[in-house]
Parts: sequence; structure tokens; C-alpha cells
Amino acid sequence: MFIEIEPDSAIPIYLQLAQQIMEGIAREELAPETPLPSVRAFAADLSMNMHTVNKAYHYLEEKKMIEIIPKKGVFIHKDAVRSATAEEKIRMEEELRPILAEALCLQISREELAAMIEKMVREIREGSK
Amino acid sequence: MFIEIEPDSAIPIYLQLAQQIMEGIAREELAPETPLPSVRAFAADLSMNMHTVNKAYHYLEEKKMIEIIPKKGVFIHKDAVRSATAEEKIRMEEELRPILAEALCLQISREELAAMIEKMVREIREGSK
DNA sequence: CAGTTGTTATACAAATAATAGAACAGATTT
DNA sequence: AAATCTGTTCTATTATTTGTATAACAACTG
Repeated sequence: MFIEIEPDSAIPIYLQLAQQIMEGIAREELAPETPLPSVRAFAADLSMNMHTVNKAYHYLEEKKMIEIIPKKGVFIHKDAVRSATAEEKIRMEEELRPILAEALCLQISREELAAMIEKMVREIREGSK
Repeated sequence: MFIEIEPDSAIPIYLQLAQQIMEGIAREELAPETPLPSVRAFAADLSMNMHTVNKAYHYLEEKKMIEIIPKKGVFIHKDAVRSATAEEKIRMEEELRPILAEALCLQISREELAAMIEKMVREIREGSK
């Protein structure tokens, strides 16, 4: 799994890490039950602090995307790929909202928006940047 | 224009304000050239600090959604409703990316995603929460 | 002239982000 | 059994972001 962190991004590095792991799950490169590196090993590999990796892990655990088993290790959640709950859909809608408001101002048509989404889904699936 | 700020939200209040103004533009309640309240008046109205409103204004100015004319006032940008540039589309795609990764994990179908988008667009257009 | 405008400067408090080192207790490996 | 590895917890420090607070400036408006 290739992780690429941009230190100067406006997005905190713990979030970048969490998002890229989630992309790995989405593209099924990281299947359920797959073990993730230990916080120390991952931190060393990515040249960051153990606590930063730990924060990314707990962010993903909160989203039920990974399972943290103390003293054992961290694994992709058994139900990482699942049907969204009503609550999860509402949260997603709220995240979409400001982006859609901007899209309306910028006169992005439904067709073009659909095309942008297809493009990004393809990139996630391919693991390309 | 009704603005509702949630002080305990994870989203900074200056961003909440900026996003709700952008929604007002998207729903054409705030037409180009329309004046916005002064930083002081708006801050008093929303019970927040002048600098916080100022920060929201500059965020929107950066996005070319409003025009700040020193010593005169703040107005909805003449071209607030316009065709997106290539750069603007790329930024929007990058914002969509982590949401789509989660949507893939949560097995949101293209049809359901389209329905969610239609729902949020409708809510923005209606100005409902 | 008085009031309003966005701007700038300084200051402060709180929260967040990131790093650092150490220790703990349970699991695994040798 | 000993050594190693695991996530956890604790304390600490630094830097940045967020939000509030005052004050003053210069230009525009009534």
C-alpha cells in the first residue's frame, strides 16, 4: 500500500493518512481482516510520529472502518465494506452540502457533476493520484 | 437572509457563515451586486466578533464569490454565478474524493448518490436545513 | 462634520496538530 | 522463560488555528 503524505497540505497529515487507508479499503486492496502496520512501524515508514498514526487509526475506528485490538494489532474492520446506515448517509449529505453549493454557483451541470464523480471513483479504484 | 450558526459544530463558525452566504448565492437569494452587511453590523447581528465575519468575507473573496471594496462595503461578486474554471473543477474534485471513498466503502450506489445530491441541491435551493 | 466603511495592529485565550519520550500490560515469538 | 511487539496512557513542548477584544487609520457618505 502506497501512502503519500503532503506535509504542507491544508489537510492535517493524520487525516491524509486516514483518507488514503479508506481509499485502500474502497478499492478492495485492503480487504476486511487485513492487518495494518503497528503504530510504530507505520510511523517509522512514513517518517511521522507514533501518536499521529494512532490518531488516524482512532479516526477510522470511530467510523468503524478498522478494528483496534489492544496488544494485538489493527485490522481492517470485518464490516468495513457494508451498507450505510441512515446516520452515515446524513453525515455524508452534510459533507456534500457546501461542495454542492459551490457547484451551483459555478454552474456545474448534473451531467458534468456526474462525470466528475465518475472520474474520481475511477481514480480511487485505480489508486492513482 | 437567515443565518444560523452552531457554535459547537466541528466546522469553524467563520466557515459556517461563508458557506451559508454561498448557499444564498447558489439559491439566487443573494444576486450579484447585492450588498452584504458591514463586518460590524453582521458581527453584532450574529453575536460574533468583527474579525470572524471579516475572515469569512476574505474566504469568499478568495473564491471570487464576493467583492470587498475598502471603505465602501462588501458585495456579491459580479460574476459570483459563472462557469467554473479548470482549476476550480480540480479543487472541487479533490474535495469530493474522500467523501466518495467513504461512499464506496458504504456501498452507496450511483443511483442513491445521485438521489442524495438531488436532495441536498433541493434543500440548498429551498434554503431549508 | 459626524458616522460608517474595510483595514491594520496588537493582544489574549482556547483548541488543534504534531512531535517526543517514557512507562505499562498483555500478546507473540524465540 | 526471556525478549520482543502490541496498543495505551501520561506528561511535555511547540506551532498553528480559531475566536474574541480594543484601538486606530483612512476613505467614503450623509
